[in-house]
Amino acid sequence: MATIRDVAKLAGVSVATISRYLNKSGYVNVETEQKIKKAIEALNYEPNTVARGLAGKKTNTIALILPDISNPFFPELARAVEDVASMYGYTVILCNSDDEGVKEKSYIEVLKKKYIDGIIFASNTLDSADVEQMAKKGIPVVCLDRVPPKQSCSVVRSKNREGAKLAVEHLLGMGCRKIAHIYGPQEFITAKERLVGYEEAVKHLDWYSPTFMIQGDFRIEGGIRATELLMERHPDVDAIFAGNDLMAVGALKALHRMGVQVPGQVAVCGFDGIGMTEITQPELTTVAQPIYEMGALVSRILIKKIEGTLEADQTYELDVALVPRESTLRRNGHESS
Amino acid sequence: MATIRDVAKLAGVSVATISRYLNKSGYVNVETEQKIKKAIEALNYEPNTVARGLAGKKTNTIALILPDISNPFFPELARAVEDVASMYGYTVILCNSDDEGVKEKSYIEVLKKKYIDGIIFASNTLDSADVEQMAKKGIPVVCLDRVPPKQSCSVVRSKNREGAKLAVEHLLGMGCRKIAHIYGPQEFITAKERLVGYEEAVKHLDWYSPTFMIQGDFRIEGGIRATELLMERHPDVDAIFAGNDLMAVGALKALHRMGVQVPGQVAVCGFDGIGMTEITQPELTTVAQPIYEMGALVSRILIKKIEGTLEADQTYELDVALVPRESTLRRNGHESS
DNA sequence: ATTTTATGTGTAACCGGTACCACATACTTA
DNA sequence: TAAGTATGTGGTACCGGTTACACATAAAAT
Repeated sequence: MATIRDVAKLAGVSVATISRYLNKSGYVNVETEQKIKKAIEALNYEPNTVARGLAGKKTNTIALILPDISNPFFPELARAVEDVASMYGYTVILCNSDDEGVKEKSYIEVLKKKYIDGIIFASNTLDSADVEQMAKKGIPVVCLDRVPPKQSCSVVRSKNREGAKLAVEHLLGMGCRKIAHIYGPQEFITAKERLVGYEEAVKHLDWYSPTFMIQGDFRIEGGIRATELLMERHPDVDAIFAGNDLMAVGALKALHRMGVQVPGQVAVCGFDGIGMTEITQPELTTVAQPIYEMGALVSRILIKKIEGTLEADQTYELDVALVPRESTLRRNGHESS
Repeated sequence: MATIRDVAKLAGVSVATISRYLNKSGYVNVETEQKIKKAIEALNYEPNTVARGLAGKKTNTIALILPDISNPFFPELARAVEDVASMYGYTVILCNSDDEGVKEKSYIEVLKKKYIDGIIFASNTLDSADVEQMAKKGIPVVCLDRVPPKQSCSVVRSKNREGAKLAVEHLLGMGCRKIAHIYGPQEFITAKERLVGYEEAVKHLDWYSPTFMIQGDFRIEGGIRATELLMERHPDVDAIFAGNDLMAVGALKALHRMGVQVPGQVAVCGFDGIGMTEITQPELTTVAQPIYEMGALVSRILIKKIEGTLEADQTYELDVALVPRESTLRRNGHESS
């Protein structure tokens, strides 16, 4: 591998000039430029990223910290992040935090020492204080799905409350009368907001009772258990709105095992819009988040922040969309468009 | 951030001694050691990874190049890779190649300039010549699912041919008489081997005809189309063995649309063992690859290779296991254990 | 005619580590 | 007793870039 000094020697100029040429900083004569171009060509020279990183404290690398890439929500997000990162010449480091603060912190330490340019948090553990600290140390951070931590970083999220209402309205529109909700762990903002949205949408209805809300764990297994409990408690429910798609899948499984017809007896609606919803039987109605767009946006924001072209930190709330499918299709249903 | 020189000054020794202490290379007096420890503590010193990378050409970073992280096969693999990497103090860079040679090559260029320590290829585009070249340039490479490229790198794969036979035998054991196969793109070794396995297992049977083999694209859509074609061509098939789970899911969907009972009229078996197979209705029988283990192994091998503790390049063929589920359950079936 | 300003280039310090080599002691060993 | 070896430490050149600063010249402004 040729170095900048080799190029300088061959081109008959100093390394400073080469550097100036490479970074288009400062003046370089057109003729000199030609000589340099030729030398670079001849030596097949490629600037060394690590040396650049050391000298400039910029590595063109960002980190994506998420709970678990094998959770079906994240691959698409990661793909989006990587797509726009690579488009802008950045490389992505993948970190699985399992939502454990310790792991998250240890990753952050490692990443700082690597002169990472910025971090995307799609993990729920980090508290505002941590984010604050990062911000203070000059590491650009962008978060996904969390309340703005005192506006020290940008946040991308989607309209969970509205989404939950959309779901309930859709179910009502399809003729459902008693709609239960399986909510996710309340330490997750998303779960909380969806629960609030559900409550707001149903609390004024005559059948409403808090017993229609039941806790899940955002996973299939939790959806199954919650559904079993729910059906025992309220054999009369005719719709289940799950706080995420995995739990909705669980509901589907549980209902199937119980011999309950979906959507005939009970309609099921999920939230997230992961690919799985298209392969269940029946296909799952869901409130889809624009997952890819969220990833792309969060990545773009981070890069802007890194490159100093971001005006101000902001919270972006993306629209969700109800995707009606078989699991909520009721023969007597009339979609209220 | 304190530097090694700050520590040296505070401890009253030279940077060389600090470096020796940090890397446990060369002698350091016990008392000196204590002084250094104290100084490091006091300054909260952490060696800078980038500087180390530049000086030592070792960055403790590996790259994982795969076709697409949003393809459900890869998240679990990526998780495994990252798990063992982080266990050994390595960081993982994620690259989506879309199986396009150009992208792959461009990633490799970027990665080389970053002094990446090694690469895991789970992508199918790279030819032996490329791998050879990498090997020559001293970049450790380990591949997934490909024929050993002239043994210039280690390869981890699973027993595709055996797996296909397992599938066919299982289907026969369940009483199926006419088993079709939807095979994947033949540029993928895995697809080819599974096809061969299928052929070997059925060619001696009286009903056998090449028309029972039909091409898919390793995706759901292709599975659907292939199944439609197949059922038109052979309305008498009673089992479909798909070259991967996604196509099996497609088959399930297509059959469901046609009103064909699964497993009643047609049994369906997939290959891979991705999570999706557990949420279809009926749940999908599949030949499961040990995906996590493959990722963990490939990662461990790469790290060994990087650290020079790998004796020799080798091909590891992992066992696959038939996971019988509803989609192949036939009332008159008698599992041949 | 003189001062600015724009253009063009080189020297060398610096980023923060690693590691080779020299040098100094204190023990062994021949 | 001289040579050899294990222990301990420091100086400093490197890794391969960036960039502040000094300096030179030509064109423009006063």
